[in-house]
Amino acid sequence: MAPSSAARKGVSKHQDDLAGRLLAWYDAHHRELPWRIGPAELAAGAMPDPYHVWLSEIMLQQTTVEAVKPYFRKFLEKWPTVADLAAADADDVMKAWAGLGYYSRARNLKKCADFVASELEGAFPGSEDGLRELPGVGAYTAAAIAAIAFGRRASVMDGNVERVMSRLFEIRTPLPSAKPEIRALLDGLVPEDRPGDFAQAMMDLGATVCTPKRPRCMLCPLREDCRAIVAGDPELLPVKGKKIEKPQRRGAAYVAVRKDGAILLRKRPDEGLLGGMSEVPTTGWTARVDGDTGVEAAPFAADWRHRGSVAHVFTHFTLELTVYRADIGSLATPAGHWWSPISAVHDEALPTVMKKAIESAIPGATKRRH
DNA sequence: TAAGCGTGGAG
DNA sequence: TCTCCAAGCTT
Repeated sequence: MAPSSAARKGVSKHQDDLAGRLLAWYDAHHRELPWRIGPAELAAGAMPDPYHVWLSEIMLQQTTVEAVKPYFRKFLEKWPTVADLAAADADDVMKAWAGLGYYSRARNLKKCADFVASELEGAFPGSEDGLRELPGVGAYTAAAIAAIAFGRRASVMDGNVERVMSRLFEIRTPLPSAKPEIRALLDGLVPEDRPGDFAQAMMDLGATVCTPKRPRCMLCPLREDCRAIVAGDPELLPVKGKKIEKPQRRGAAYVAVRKDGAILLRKRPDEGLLGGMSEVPTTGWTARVDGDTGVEAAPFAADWRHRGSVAHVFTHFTLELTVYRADIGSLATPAGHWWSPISAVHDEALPTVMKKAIESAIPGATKRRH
């Protein structure tokens, strides 16, 4: 048997009980997820594939479990190993990621796969420090992979954990200032045994019981220890910083349609908003600058017709895109552009805002064709 | 440290 | 409709 974590210096019996109660709850109430090895299988000696853990953790950054599931399955089907992903074409990876958002994750995913395959013989580092060096892997993700995939004792602190901890210890310091305080307390809770299950238990608890709104405190295995319950206002924790009002930006999108139904596309620069993704020609709307919204700003002369507008919300601004369509008889393909056959549009690396614009001009165009 | 970076679901 | 926010990272 592994020594009790209570034997660790400075760890009280009470804290050890707390981890034990959480793990017991996890054994009975954990979520079953495509990338997860459940506690029973883990106890029986099964080990997660680090590639699966890494892929899921990158996808789950600021993204809901339900949104990730189909993408995770698709990626594993297309690229079963990190070597397969390294061998893949970068544009194909962007296409497969399209719709999931935060596209720098996809670019870093490919960089990371290339590095692991070429420099590390396909084996992910097992230590937090080693993992932290990988592109797209920050403090949270390094700790999560170390704990979940390699059984290392690591303090895994994400939004769920911040919420659970701030309530458990009634921390009223606003986030993100409270992070060092939360981390210090978390360090004292992580057990020597089952650190991966402990991390996932904290996150499951935050996702299903200790929720942002209307927490189900009656179901919580830690309710006896929770200082926020005593204080009477768990729902008001954690305290968060001020929110900034989103500016409204405007621009125009131009959907050129060839006689055979093909659509004119181009690729966005690798850096910045929607970096590396494809788009229909647009005015130069960015995070800071409004674009033109009229037909006079079209990329080339054609019979442009106004087809409506689409609204889209980004992280830090909202966009209203005026959509024009022109049916093209004859046109020299502009440099850096290509005609995407109507049957292929579904599989292009089109972010959601671009699919909306295309749908506005050509209803059904971005749906799968047979 | 703060800003930039997507999308969709819940309440 | 609107606000919040979900397994954060990079610069």
